[in-house]
Amino acid sequence: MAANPHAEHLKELLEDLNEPQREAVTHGEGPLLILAGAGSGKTRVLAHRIAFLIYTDQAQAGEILAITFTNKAAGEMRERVERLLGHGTRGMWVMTFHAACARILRAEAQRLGYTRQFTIYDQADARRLTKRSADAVGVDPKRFTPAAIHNQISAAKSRLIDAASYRQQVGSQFEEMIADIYDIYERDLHRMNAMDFDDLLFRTVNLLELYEEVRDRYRDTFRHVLVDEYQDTNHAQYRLLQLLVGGGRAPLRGHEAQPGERPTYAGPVGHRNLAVVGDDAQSIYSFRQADIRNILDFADDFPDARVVKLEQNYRSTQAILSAANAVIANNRGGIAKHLWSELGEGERIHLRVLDDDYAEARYVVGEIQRLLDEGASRAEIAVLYRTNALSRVLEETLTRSEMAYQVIGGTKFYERAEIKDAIAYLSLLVNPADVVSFTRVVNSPRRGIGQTTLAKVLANADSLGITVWEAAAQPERVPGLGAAAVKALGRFMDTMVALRDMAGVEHDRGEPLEGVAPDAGQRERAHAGVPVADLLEALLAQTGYVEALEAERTIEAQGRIENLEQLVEGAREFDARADAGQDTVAAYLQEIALVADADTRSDEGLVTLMTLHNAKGLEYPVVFIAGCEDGVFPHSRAIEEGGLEEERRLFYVGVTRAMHKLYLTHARRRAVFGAQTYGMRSRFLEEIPSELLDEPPEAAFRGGTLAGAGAGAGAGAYGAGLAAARWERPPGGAARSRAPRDRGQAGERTGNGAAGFRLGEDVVHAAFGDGVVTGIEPDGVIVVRFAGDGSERKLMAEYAPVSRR
DNA sequence: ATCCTGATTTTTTTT
DNA sequence: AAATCAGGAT
Repeated sequence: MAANPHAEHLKELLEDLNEPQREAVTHGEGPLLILAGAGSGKTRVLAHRIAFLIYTDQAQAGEILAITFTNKAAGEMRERVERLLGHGTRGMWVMTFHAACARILRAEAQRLGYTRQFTIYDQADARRLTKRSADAVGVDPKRFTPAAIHNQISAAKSRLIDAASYRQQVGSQFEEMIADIYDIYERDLHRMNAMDFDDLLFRTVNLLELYEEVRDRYRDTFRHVLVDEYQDTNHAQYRLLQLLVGGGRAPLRGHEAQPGERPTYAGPVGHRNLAVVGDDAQSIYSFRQADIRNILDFADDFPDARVVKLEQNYRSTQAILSAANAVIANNRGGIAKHLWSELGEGERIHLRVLDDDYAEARYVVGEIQRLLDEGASRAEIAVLYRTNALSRVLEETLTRSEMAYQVIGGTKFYERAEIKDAIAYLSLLVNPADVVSFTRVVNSPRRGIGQTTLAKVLANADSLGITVWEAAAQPERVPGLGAAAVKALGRFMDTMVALRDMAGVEHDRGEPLEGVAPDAGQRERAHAGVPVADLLEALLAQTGYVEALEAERTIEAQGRIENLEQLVEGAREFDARADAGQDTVAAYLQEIALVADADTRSDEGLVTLMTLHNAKGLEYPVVFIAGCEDGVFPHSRAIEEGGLEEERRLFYVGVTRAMHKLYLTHARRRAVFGAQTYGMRSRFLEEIPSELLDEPPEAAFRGGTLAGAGAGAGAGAYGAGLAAARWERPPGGAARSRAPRDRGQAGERTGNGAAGFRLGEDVVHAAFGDGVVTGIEPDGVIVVRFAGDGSERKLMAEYAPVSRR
């Protein structure tokens, strides 16, 4: 090592690591398990380890596969490594499991009977397809929702149980039904040349099991494999890693090999250079089939594995750590860790009870305001909650007090209808068998192709074994279609063909069905690839999509057009960084399919709101956890279904996000599904030793604390705000006396002139921001156009959180 | 085929 | 409270 030209760098690299960290970083070949407590610097260790491997010539950049849990984490990891190396990381694979699999499958898809343009279906698409399959089986959609059914199928797939194996082990009528649907679902997916998220993993495993030379190639390519958040890997991911590094074990714990099941590769032939990092106490994704045993049993899988424990925490004060330790101690099992910190005791944890969800939000916002006045910055503050639904009231309150915030996760840009439509068009151009996309766009905008026509086309395609595209391209051949339908379809397909030619996409001939085509498709498709942005623009124009929106002449439609412009803009950025000659459209589609947290900008100067799950891996000087009530957190379903330990781990994750200040709040009364519910404080609060808590006697707190806080305008809007609108309106009548729906009253209000709003008046809405009244309708409804997103909405003046500005 | 209205559902958490 | 869905009217 002394002769290493990077000796200086190396020294520097190892300098400020503690002993176990250094041991993990400098571990040479062979399996390595890093048990990293919260805040113990695991990401840092991973990044340093990668840099170490390169500096010591144990690996080239292109020989490293580093798996992270989210795209965001991947980006950060790459950045860190680049900073350590002082140069780029060309050729290094730093990405999620799903992205890595998609990349491998693009190159090898032909072997599995797919074309390389296969479509990736997101959750919503997959559910749609599930619904179709369930309908085909004749399932009562009332009793079994597509979501529930798809969950079953997804669970099976992530345990590498295919439709045939599933059928062999059915043990109930319900499972038999699922087996029927699973069959059809799989058949259709394959016919459509599409994969769902689970397939990306499952098919990659298939590929590596089926083709030794492929497996060897990737095994040679990736000399070192590193995995972050190992405690949240599922069985398919576990298996994939075994295949990539060699080594391994029985197919699935507690799952007996079925007759006909593929033999498991078990030879200790690979390099076994697998380094995993995780914390069993932070395993919070079992609902996604994550199997905590993967980390618990790592040392059994690799008896010679080196195990390193990171227990010094560099993030939080001792008070916060003690609370976290005390809570997690209520879980049984797990690997013992003793987190400790040198940062001192710190202040106690603030625990507050509020009357209702609005009071809770006002407390949180007021406290944030106070901290800001003391010199904190918005970017240092995060508000966490169990479910996305809890963000609404917080958002309303933040908006009302004019405080800049961002929400991570939640409703995403790519889930908006107009965006999904545009994407579906692209997808159909690339993949003519994509029925889900075809169904979505064929009559959007309206062109007189309704359900009946669609059903006939689909049935025709099905019976002839051709793609929807082919069936629709010859409408006169579809039996039972009227002249109007034939004409409409003809016009639609003319447009689509023209667009496809522009895209320069060749549709692979023949069905990508059944028979695995060993070395088919090595011919390179060398079309240059039109800029995706241009294609999108052309598509939106030629299909009449934008025109139809313009014709609506509503502000809402205008907003949609703006969203589409944003999409085109994003595509243009993609084009700018896309490799020349790449199959741009397919690459673009893949990127947006896998980058769900695309709008996860962590702009400076914003208070951050997100679910506890989304907070994993992050840290903030100030953390609020709202909604600490039984039923909310722990979630009622977790209580019912015995998921308490995982909820507790989630609480542990939340607590350990905090560096200096931690606030836990709960409300006595909260609106759930619009109805008021009363909950008890979370049981997890009771698990925190009281000497760590700062909990004022209840009487000390009153709702109006906020008066006078912050900028005058903000505070003013506040006072006049929701509390008043919601609880004080019926004079003398407390909220509890209000009937849920009182139409008579609503009628009377009309006389009030929609609660006093006038046309053209400037108003502010708690969630949507500034707007102007563009219409007054009977029954107290006002129409407001909002400046923020350009939308126009109808609001109940009485109930909506809207007031004059 | 499309539009409207009332009923029903939604809330875990995400690649 | 908001979104989706089904059924019925046009």
